[in-house]
Amino acid sequence: MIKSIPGTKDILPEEIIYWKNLENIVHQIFSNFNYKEIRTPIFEETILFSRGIGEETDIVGKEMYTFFDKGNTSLTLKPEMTASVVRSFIEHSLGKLQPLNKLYYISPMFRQERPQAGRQRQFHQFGCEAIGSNSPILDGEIIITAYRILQKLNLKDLKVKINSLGIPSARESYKKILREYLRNKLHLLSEDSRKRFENNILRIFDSKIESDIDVVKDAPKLIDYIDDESKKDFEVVKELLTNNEIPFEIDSKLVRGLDYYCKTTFEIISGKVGAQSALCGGGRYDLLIEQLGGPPTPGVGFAAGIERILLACKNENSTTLPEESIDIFIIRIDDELIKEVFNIADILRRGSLKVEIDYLGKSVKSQMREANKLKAKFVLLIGGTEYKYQKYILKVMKTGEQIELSANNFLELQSLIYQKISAY
RNA sequence: GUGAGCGUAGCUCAGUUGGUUAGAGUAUCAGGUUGUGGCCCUGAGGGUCAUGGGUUCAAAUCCCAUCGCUCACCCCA
Repeated sequence: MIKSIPGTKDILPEEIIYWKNLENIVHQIFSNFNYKEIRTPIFEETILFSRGIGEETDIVGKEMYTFFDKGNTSLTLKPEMTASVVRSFIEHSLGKLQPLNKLYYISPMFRQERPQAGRQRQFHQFGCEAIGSNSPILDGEIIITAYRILQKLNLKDLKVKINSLGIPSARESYKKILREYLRNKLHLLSEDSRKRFENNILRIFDSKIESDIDVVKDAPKLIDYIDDESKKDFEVVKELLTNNEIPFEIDSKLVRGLDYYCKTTFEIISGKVGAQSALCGGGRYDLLIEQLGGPPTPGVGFAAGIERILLACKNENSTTLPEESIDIFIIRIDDELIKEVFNIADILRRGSLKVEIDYLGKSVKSQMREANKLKAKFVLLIGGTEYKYQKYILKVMKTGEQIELSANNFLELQSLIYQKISAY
């Protein structure tokens, strides 16, 4: 049996309703905040991501789906969206059309990792990028949009964590301070963290190893060493969240993995999705656009994992969607009438009713059972003898009541049916 | 890349110290008196017991290998 690639999943009809529900909410909330949807290709030149996300990151270092096309260009399936949006922003000079572009997206992403709960190789994110303003109001706004979406999905077990990384120069001087602090404690750290000491010292804070956590517990905090502007902006973000009733906590250990972040970073986690608890993460990236060859332009954005969110919804039992049903099931008593049945169905369907018929030549009993299973609101019965005299029976499934209709043609039948069913 | 656990019907799972033709629930299909649903009843189809090898008179059951899946680590959404 040919199976789907590990880490990829089919989204079957019974789950699609939950996806659509989420997508509708995403479109709605972003529309409320006047964000415009953007769609970019599923693959890009590899250099976009290696330059944008950072050569040293795990995403670029070991997780990208990279291949060569026939022109021998290195291409990569997008592992995240920010670099693509920024590329598009630069390519189409969006910054010249208007100073601020508020963009959002829903899209598949690809990372080659070992799958586990809440982690796939093809997964889906929605998110936004607000490009063109350094106002911390936007930092707050995107956190609020994310939170409102999760709220609308009825998720309860949520935690918003925020931090500020400061501007790069402030962060660099903090790194020195941290390095000094840890230097004589190196022997207490795990092997991985000793590696991080060399490569990316901030990530020691991410460690889940108890001895590591112990070592950094009393280390100097980044938040105490950031520049004044970042501090001021951070205060604005906090105030905005408080004013708009978003509960949050400051997590000085929150260091996002991608190179381009500065100032505000945030994450929303759920206690209901297993080990991969981050539903959503993002922050500010004021240097990225210039770094990718665009005009110096500040930006801020986030990405949210749809599979993780749906998993949280499922585990919290937060979503109750209306049962699917159909309007009319047309039953034929004589199998010969299939063409007439199809014809009537078509007329009703053109009138926007959801109509189903039998294609398998089932008995009347079986057709009734099928109608019941599909939760048909009405059944239209077409019999051999009555049909000759243009008589039809409309059955109201809920009550069992049967109404006899008499019509000279299908159009007349249609209007009769509309009359009758609108009464219910 | 590392570690652990699990593979029996479409799905969820029983299957005794190894012992006849591998079961249940659910789902599917059909029937339950002329042409009418739900509840109920009856019946049917559906299995290379993941695959390959080994031990044994005898293997779903014990052993080995392979494959697949799941969870966790790393990292991230």
